Amino acid sequence: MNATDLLTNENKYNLLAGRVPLLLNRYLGQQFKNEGINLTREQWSILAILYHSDGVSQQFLAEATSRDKPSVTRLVDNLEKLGFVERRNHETDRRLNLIFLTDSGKQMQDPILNVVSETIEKAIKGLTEEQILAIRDAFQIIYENIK
Amino acid sequence: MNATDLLTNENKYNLLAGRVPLLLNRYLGQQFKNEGINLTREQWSILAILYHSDGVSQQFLAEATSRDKPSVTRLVDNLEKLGFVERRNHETDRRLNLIFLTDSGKQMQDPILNVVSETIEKAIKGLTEEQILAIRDAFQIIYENIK
DNA sequence: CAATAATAGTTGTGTAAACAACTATTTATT
DNA sequence: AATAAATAGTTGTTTACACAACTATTATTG
Repeated sequence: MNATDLLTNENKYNLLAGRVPLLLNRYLGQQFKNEGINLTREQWSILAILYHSDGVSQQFLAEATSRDKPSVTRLVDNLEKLGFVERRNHETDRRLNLIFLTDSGKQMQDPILNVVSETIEKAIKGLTEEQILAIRDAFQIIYENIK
Repeated sequence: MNATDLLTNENKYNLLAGRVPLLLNRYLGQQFKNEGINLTREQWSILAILYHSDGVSQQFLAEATSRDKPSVTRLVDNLEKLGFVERRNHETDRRLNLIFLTDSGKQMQDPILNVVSETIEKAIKGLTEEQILAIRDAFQIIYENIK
């Protein structure tokens, strides 16, 4: 028996899509709550795009987060209810909603980033940078295989 | 700038909990559907336990899949509706439901395993076994950090 | 330029997640 | 033995996912 046999395909699947992502999301949600930040991990994934590129379309957000359009519609709905973003019409193409951060949304950036940083530091404590980069490279290959 | 700076904490978070698990789940769901298997990835995660250890409690299933008890209640509800499992009372401890595969559920094992194997092989094509084991070790560390 | 195709977004439906609050049952404590 | 604590499971609520079907608008093409 060599290394190739150590993991069944079932184990590999569970490894890649299993409980670590599940636990990380749960953990981040708890950390947000502890800091009084009323936000889900998925809502944050949208805000994270806007902090880099404010005013993009929902289509852009969907592609950037690998979600489908209905998912983005509803995430933006909820972020709008929370007062963190607003929809504006594109000036010439009336099909597009452009999503902009509100002042309130912009004010969240630093507190959110602090929670995310602390959360990820606790989660990956003990990992080497090489391990993290190896995961990045591996996930990039998987992404290309199945996107 | 060294390797340590290549990934922000935000990037690390997105790496570990981001779109690869999302895409893998979507991809597996599509593959199941293509093969006429009416099953979600989450339902499969329960069946996978039962294929190793038939007749365990819901509590056991919850711990084995890192889900909370209500999630397992509803997954078992749906698997029961599909006719793949059944709840039976524990003989002496009336608090426990023991979950057993039905004949129909047992017959699904090989077809399911084939789809999972094909899916994961397509997804990880190009990865070395060392990369997969590196991910396993890294995820084990993360799991211990946040469980 | 009219018909068709493509694009952007929304709504409907079913499944699943977390958390809180709850019932029923068993175990531990005093 | 009676009370308290722990354990197993369910139900209610909110959020999010995928997929299908839909409207509105813009771009293509014949």
